[in-house]
Amino acid sequence: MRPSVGSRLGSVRIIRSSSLSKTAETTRQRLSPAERERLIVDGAIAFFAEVGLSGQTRELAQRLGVTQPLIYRYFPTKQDLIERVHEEVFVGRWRPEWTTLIADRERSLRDRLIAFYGVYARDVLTYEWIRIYMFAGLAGEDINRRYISLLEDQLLTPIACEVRADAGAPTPSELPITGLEIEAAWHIHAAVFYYFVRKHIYGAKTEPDLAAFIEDAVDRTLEGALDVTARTLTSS
Amino acid sequence: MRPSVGSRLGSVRIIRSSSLSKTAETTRQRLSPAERERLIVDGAIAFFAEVGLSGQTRELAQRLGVTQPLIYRYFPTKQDLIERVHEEVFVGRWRPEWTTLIADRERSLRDRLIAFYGVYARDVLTYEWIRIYMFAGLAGEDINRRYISLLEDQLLTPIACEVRADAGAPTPSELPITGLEIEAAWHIHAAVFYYFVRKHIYGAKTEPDLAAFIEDAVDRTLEGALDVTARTLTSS
DNA sequence: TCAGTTATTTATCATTTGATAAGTGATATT
DNA sequence: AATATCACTTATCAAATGATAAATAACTGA
Repeated sequence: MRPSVGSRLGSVRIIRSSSLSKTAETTRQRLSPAERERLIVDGAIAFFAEVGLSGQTRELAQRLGVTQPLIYRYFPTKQDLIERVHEEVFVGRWRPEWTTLIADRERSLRDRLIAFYGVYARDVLTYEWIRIYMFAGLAGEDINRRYISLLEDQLLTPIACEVRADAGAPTPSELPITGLEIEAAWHIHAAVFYYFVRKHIYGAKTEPDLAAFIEDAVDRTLEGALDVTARTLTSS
Repeated sequence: MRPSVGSRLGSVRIIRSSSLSKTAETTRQRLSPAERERLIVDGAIAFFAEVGLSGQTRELAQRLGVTQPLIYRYFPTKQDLIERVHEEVFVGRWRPEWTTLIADRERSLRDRLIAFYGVYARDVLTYEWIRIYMFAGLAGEDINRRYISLLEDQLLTPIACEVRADAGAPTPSELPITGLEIEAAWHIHAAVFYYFVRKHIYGAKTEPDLAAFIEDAVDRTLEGALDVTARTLTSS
């Protein structure tokens, strides 16, 4: 429709008016494949997080300051690029030592949960992660179900065990962890997760003091969970 | 690509093989505009909830068993149809009497919250609502922020007031409700909301006993919130 | 039963969009 | 300085997709 803004005169590219300071880029940028791939992947993460997986390759290319076919030199199809984005965003963000942290009875459970959710919020629940995660869920990808399995195994079940121990309830080997106890562990998780949904997906104002929010959320859940667990599972 | 499944012979439409029992519909269905519009809107709600707002009008038409241009007789543009879907799904689901229910001190706060979330889960947090709500949020629509304002005014602030009263803390007129107290009210909301996100967006297994889940969630939040409120705000 | 109205369909247009092929020029090597 | 390599661009295709115009057939009223 409108003529391409970044028009060309010979090999002189007039940079889009959106890049404020720079006036004109005189030559085409020729980078090493590794560098260019890095730029494309990073740009794709930011782009797809913002507009969703149905975002167009032309618009992505424009944001990257390259032409659209160049993307296809690095990724044969758009789907390949999306899969790479998923890999980059989801694989390896979970740290196995977090499971160890939860089980560390040297510290109070309250301390452990506050420490964990502080780090988890900072390292996992970023703008890119939470949006791409939600887009993937709505698209029916199995990433989310797999991630939930990981959480239940590595985080929620361990938390439920610690709550049991703190409440003086039977050990999991005596009485298996119930679905409702997993839901109790989800309760603290949901609070933190939903805080970032409101912030990064709805663009709503949230409590600015994240640390205070996490502390309160842990306190509320923990006291509540201990009470409920003690009431329903303790014989005394 | 593949030839249209619902092929035509004169005016005889062979019904898609997906409709199991009926074998063939011999004539074109001519409905009153009101009826047809109803069918289109309902179909669009189900369709866009499933595939998102970028779903194609041709596929919607196919699911409706009509041709794609017919949709344009009822809605001038796809955007108009989407806006109608938003209206139908979001407008009027909130019941003003819910605010009254929360403030009804004839009943225990626990009872009120359990009753409210039972109804809210049934009437609001449906498959269609929660998915279209999330799609809208990701698309940057302001529906979500407006809905959050509604919730904070009509639900969360009233809940925070009731928690104050139960905890024996100062009244809101003596000491305004703080951001962290609103977050405490979000805490129970987040638990129920996230339960349905897991169910309807991730397609994950959730605790089958919804009533028990809500009861436990209310108990945990309430006991926790009362403790935290009492500790931070009560002078005694 | 015939004619008029209009709900619905067929045919088609104009963009958009993922993808490809051919050409261009920046850099490295000799 | 000439040459080869290959990162990058221009030009373009084919299918998908929102939208429109004209034709068709189901219902209504006389």
